[in-house]
Amino acid sequence: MDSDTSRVSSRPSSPEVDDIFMSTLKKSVHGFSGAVSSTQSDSPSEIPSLRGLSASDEESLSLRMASKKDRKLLSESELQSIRLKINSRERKRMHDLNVAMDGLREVMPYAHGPSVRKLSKIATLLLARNYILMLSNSLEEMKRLVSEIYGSSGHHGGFHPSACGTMTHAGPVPGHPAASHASHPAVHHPLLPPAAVSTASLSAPSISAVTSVRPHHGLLKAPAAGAGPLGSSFQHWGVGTGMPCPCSMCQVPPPHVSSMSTVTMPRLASDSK
DNA sequence: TAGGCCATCTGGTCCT
DNA sequence: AGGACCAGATGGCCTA
Repeated sequence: MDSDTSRVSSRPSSPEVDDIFMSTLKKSVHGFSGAVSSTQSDSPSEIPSLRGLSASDEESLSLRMASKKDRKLLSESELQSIRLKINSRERKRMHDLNVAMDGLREVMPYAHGPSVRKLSKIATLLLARNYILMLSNSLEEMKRLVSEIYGSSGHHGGFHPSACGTMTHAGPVPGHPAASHASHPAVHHPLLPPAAVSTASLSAPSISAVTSVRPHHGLLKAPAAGAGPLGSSFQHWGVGTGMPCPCSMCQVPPPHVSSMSTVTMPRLASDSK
């Protein structure tokens, strides 16, 4: 048997090696504890005690823990290989999940860079949700404006598309988050649920989820302190004019769209304190 | 040192 | 039967 130190080390560069220890040890432990509950009982204090087991003891324990099917096989090495196989699949699954999560982070309107800590998984999901809601809201508002402009005998109704740049309201191309980092993010507040923005109070709990997501981890190292990762202004700016956009989207906060309450992210909200 | 986040293992359940 | 998915447990790393 090897020492415990090799087993204790976490996130090994080559997990497969550790699997051999883990599978062997935990298998015995699980077998010993039986299927009493779903919780594992392989506390650190228990594992060493099993190290003294003889080969025959271990085998008998393995037999007890083996599934109905495994009992037919009875082979320690076979059980181990199966366990390794399952572990490997699970690792791959989680790895794929993380890859997808990274892909999601890349398209999020969030400052990417070496000095910015990577969004946590939960923050990424919450941010993505808000972003989607915001884009949906913007799209709806845009549709409304279009119908308002072109549906009322050509009257602009006080709007100046030239200043706004009609297409500038289309928002950033989802695949190009960098665009949203520019002076014209084209998003009112990509990090906030539209409703939260509509209140314009920033008192919505959601604000904490986006502007203060793990602030203690240095997410907000950008100069735009207090304004969220995107910068100090989420208002539209007239292309080429340098003037604030006069459009209704910038003047009148978008209505509807259920807000994300604190309930959906209690920890993040409380984290913002 | 505590708390947050994460990777990994593992057993159970569901689906094909 | 095998694989995917899920949730609980565990332990390491990092930051305030």
